[in-house]
Amino acid sequence: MKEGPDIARIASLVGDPARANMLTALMDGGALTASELALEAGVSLPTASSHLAKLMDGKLLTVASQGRHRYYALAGTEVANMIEAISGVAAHSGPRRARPGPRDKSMREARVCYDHLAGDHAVAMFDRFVAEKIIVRDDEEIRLGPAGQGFFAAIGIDTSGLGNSRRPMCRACLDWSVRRSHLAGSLGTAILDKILTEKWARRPSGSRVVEFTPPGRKAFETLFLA
Amino acid sequence: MKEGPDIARIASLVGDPARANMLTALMDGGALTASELALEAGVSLPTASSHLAKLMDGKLLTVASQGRHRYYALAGTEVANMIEAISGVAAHSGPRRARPGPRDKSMREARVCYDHLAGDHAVAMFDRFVAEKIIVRDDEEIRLGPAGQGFFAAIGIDTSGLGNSRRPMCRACLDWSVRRSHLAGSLGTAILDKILTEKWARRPSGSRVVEFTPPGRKAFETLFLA
DNA sequence: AGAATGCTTCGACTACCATCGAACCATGGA
DNA sequence: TCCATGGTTCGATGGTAGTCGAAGCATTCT
Repeated sequence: MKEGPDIARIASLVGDPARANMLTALMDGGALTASELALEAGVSLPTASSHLAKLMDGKLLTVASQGRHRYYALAGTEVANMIEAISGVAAHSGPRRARPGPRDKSMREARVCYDHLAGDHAVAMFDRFVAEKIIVRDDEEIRLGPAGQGFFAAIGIDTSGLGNSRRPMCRACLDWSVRRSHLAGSLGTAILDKILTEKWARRPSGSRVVEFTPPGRKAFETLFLA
Repeated sequence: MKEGPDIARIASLVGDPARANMLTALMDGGALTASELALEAGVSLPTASSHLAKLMDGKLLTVASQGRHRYYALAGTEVANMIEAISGVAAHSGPRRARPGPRDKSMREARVCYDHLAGDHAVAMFDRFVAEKIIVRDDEEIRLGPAGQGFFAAIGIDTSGLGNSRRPMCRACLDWSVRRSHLAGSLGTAILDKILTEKWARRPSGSRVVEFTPPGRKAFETLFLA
């Protein structure tokens, strides 16, 4: 009667509604903070924290501390595969409700990641910065490249003023919709500020979405993606 | 926040130790009575009955009344597949039982996964099929490869007769002991049937273990692993 | 340094559910 | 018809786990 791995332990972790909501929210391979997951699960922050600790204990999640945020993500494809298998059974058991929601799409395109831009646009911008040696990756660290200071000065961002704090100017941040890096740090913040003060985009309140205006998108593309 | 199928409901069904024991006891594809399952799960008959009702309600089990006995069995391959997936995660997370007892060892070598072969032998066979292009992986789907039809015809398995149902002929199933795929689907079932009808192996009753006879192992190896 | 934000820990409360004994149905055999 | 056996239902009990408010760390921004 006791044979094989302890499947009840794992299944009961997934078996709580709050935890199940958290896990499904992470099924896109992205990483979310504890607060975001609390909101997603519809529970208070303490409750969410308790659940997250349990999921960590069961090795279903990994966590990455970035500043005062803690980004939780699925521990691996095997976990995702399991959730998928459970969903398959659940779809047969109960009525599934479908809701495509336009919100997801615009989230992937451009959104705020705490204090900088994330999503497709941000990743594309980062790639171009690296290609043009505006910034350079050096091992795990990234720095302003030879072409950097001039480039940002030309668009009104004074990079010399960004380096004096203890906060790093450039930092790589993992994007959850695309699974690649984008630019964080004080320079990332400065760029987002630029986008918003120039009114190239606006932020619908209560959401992370960044909505570009048509001319704003054009300006952004010629400036950062040309 | 509530979207998609109700995965928590299904997972919580598996999340109870008694129910989990029942389900694993049925993983060999057989059918057991309520009393047998009560014994297997280590609970009283009333308790077992209550659990069985819940599993039925969740459509994880089917029941067949024969006389005054009621035979319970897994509802289908999808349920078996889910249990395997959970086992895979649990094997990495769990307290890794101290030493892999003798029973575990033969389980890892060859066992039944609902209706097809699993374990080291099955994974090795799958690898060889892929190497020889007997089957091909295409994205996430797998299909019969160019060398497939001829190969199976030569050993007395008519693949043309396997594709007409709604059930896929080839499906990858993740092995929990090894971390790799093995072959499921109606072709997987046909191969297991072949092994058993040829008496290359026998199945000790009340267990998922598949015990190869010495000549049977040799036949299996020359045929499938050569 | 001080304030603010993100997150975790602690303690108390509550609700749910697994559990079993006893009684209750159903089938099969004398 | 009367028992015997396999299962289910009922009622009461107990343990466990989810829940949140308040307080405690940690980090960052001013």
